[in-house]
Amino acid sequence: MATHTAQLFSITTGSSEPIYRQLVEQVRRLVAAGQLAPGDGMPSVREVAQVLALNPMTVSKAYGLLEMEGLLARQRGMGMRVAERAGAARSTASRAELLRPTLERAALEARQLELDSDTVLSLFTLILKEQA
Amino acid sequence: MATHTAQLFSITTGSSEPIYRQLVEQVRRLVAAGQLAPGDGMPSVREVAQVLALNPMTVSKAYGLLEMEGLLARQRGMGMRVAERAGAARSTASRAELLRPTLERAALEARQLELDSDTVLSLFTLILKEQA
Amino acid sequence: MATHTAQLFSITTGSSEPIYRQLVEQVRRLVAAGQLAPGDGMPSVREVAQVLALNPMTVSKAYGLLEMEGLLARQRGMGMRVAERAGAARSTASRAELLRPTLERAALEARQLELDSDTVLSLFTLILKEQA
Amino acid sequence: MATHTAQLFSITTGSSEPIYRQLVEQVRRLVAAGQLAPGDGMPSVREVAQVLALNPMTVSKAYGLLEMEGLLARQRGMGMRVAERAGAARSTASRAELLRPTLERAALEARQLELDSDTVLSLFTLILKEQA
DNA sequence: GTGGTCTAGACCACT
DNA sequence: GTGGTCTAGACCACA
Repeated sequence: MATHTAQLFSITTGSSEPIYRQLVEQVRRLVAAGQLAPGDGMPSVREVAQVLALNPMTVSKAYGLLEMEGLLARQRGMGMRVAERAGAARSTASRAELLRPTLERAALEARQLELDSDTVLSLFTLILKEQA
Repeated sequence: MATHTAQLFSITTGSSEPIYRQLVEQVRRLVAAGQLAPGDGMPSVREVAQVLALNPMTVSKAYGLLEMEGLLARQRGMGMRVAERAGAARSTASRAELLRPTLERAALEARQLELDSDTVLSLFTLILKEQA
Repeated sequence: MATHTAQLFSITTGSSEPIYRQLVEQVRRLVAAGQLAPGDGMPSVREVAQVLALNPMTVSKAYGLLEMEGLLARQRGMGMRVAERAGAARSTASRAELLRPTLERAALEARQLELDSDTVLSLFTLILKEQA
Repeated sequence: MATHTAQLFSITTGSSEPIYRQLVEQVRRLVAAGQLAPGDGMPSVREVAQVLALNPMTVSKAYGLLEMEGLLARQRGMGMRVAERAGAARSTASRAELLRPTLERAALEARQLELDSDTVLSLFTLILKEQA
């Protein structure tokens, strides 16, 4: 099951977005969506590091930040779990707001590429289906 | 017109995306869209730096990379211009491809937030109209 | 009485000070003060673990270190007792020296907070009375 | 001046208190006391690391945490400075509260050592004078 | 087994 | 020059 959770992560090493931050943001989204529920055990630092071919310290940094944020809780010697006070899955509207910044960036790029809304929406629809 | 061009740029200092790369990618998009056509003069390093409140060296670095890439050409004593061989505005399909990575990222985040396509497309449509 | 002894301990799980070391140092102080006299029986590992909600191995580690140090002695099948050669209660001056490092740390912090001696001593006096 | 600031730090490598946390807490105290005022430049990571014989990453971790806390602000390429919104020097009473946890610990240890208040206060007074 | 801390050293982004 | 990120590898505390 821990292995399963580790598989949820998808990092892009080529991005300028630091790896540890990609991890932090993905955990935030998974918790917001309820895919990671309060009390769930997180995969170990070493396991995530191995699955994603990262240095354990990079994963540890992400976990540490999430702990400071109150989203994860440490169980001494027994790994991390999703904090009870992490809040249950949020409403659809609330989760949609978390997606807004990325969509705004996409809209900005579309405008700079002088692509009309129909073209952009068609392409986006296609991509959403591909991933489904 | 040079001033006008500088206004096309929109940088986010708080982002982890390096500023110089934000500039490079925006110029790429503006050239692909034809908003910057071969032969057009670019605003001076100093001007862009002042308008966007950046360090001139940051702007200079972006220009340097774009020159190496062949998109911009240096005219001694006369600033930079868009290179003749920069290629004319590309087709809509070609430009849409440049937008694909950003849309794929948005789709990934949407899936992690467990948002269905309809919700995401509605929000995106709204954002596209806001910016228009 | 064993139970009573376990109550003497006061550990802080949130501290960065390892739990086993908190235990070791408290036993050292209790022996120095004579509250634990040579020959006295120590509460069992299991009991301390239960009373303080700790993992028994943590308590066992502390006891092991104190045994190596010569402060505790193992009696096969009968738990641990304070070693005869643990030395009787020390003099006041000798015990005060054990407190010096903590007071020096407090003095350092006070200086960094730019608090004058009178303010610090007033607060400390207050705290000493509260605990009495 | 930067060098002078670095000299304000005093870390104990032998302690179980992590070095980066010792740094964080000292900066908090120095800011609370007004010895580090909003706008002041902090000594560079490398300088602190050299003066205290630490690894730069350790210092960097402390600075990073203080930035997240809002006490320090990064100036890209120009080092860190004390944040404007760090708040001016606090009142004496407010600063004294920051000292309370350490004094409470000292009082606990004193009680376990069965030292009476007079003895403890005498020793503390002595230590406060030594450091002055 | 778990996470935490630290070091040494590399490379990057920015001024 | 500044800080940021990452790796590799070591040792510690805890279960």
